[in-house]
Amino acid sequence: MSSPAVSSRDLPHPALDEIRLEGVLHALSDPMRLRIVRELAGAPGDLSCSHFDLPVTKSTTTHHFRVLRESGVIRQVYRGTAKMNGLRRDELDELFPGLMGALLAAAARQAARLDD
Amino acid sequence: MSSPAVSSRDLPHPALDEIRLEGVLHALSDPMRLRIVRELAGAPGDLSCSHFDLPVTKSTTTHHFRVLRESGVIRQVYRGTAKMNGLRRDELDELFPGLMGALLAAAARQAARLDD
DNA sequence: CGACTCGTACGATAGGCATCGTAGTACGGC
DNA sequence: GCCGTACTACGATGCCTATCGTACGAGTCG
Repeated sequence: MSSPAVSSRDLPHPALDEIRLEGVLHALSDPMRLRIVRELAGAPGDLSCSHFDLPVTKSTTTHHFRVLRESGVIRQVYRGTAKMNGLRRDELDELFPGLMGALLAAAARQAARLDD
Repeated sequence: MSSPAVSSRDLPHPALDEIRLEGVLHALSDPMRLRIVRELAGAPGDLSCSHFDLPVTKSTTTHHFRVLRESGVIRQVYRGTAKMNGLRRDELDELFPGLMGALLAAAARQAARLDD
C-alpha cells in the first residue's frame, strides 16, 4: 500500500560505467533477446515478463531477461508479482550515442526483409 | 591452371542477403574480433593477417578471422602467401545503414573511456 | 487461510566456442 | 629443388550458455 519505494525485492543493475559494449552486443546477438528488445523499444511503457509469448519455457525466458539486465540493456523492477521491463534507452544513448537507434533500425530492416 | 584472376584459392563469403544481424553482433561481441575490426576500419587499405599483433596464438587468430568472414563482416582474399583482410563496409552500409558507423563510434568511445 | 499467478532457483544436458599445440599445405625466392 | 614464411587443419580441453523440468517463494484475491 502507501507507496514503498517500489516493492520489496531489488535487482542488481550495472552502473553506466560498468556497461561494456561487448556485453551489449553479446546480449543482442541472441534471436530471442533481440526480439524482446525490439518489442520493448516499440512499446510505450514497461512490459511485464509474462506479456511476451516466446517459444521457450518460462525458466529460459527468465534467463534471457537476466542476461539483458546484467549486460545493461534493460531495467527490471518488481511490481507486485509482476516484473516490469524497460529499455535503458536514455542511459545507453548517453553512453553510446546513436548505437541503439542504429541497432533497432537494422533489426527492423532485417525483419522486414525476411517477412516479405 | 585455368586462370583465376587473383590467385588460386578462393574463400567462401556470405552474400548480402545471407548476412544476419545476430551473426554480425555475435562476431563483434568478442574483444579480440572487435579489436581487429577497429584496426581494419582505421586502415586505408586491406591488411594481412600477420599485420595484427594479438595476444593469442596464430591458430586462434585464424579462427577469429574466419568467424568475421563467415558472419559477413570482412572480406578475405589470398595474395601470394598472405591473406588480405578488409571490412565489407560498403555492403554492410547498404544492408544496415548507419550500423557500422555507430558500432565503430561506440567502440572508439569505450576505448577512450577505458584509456583515461 | 487457501488457491492461483508470476517469476526464481537449481540441477541436468547438450552444444558451442575460445584457446592451445602440432603437423601440414601453399606460395615465393634463392 | 629447397627453404622460409604465411596461414590452415585437426584434435583436445575447459568454459560458457541455451534449453528444459521440477520444486519453490512472493504477492494477490476470494
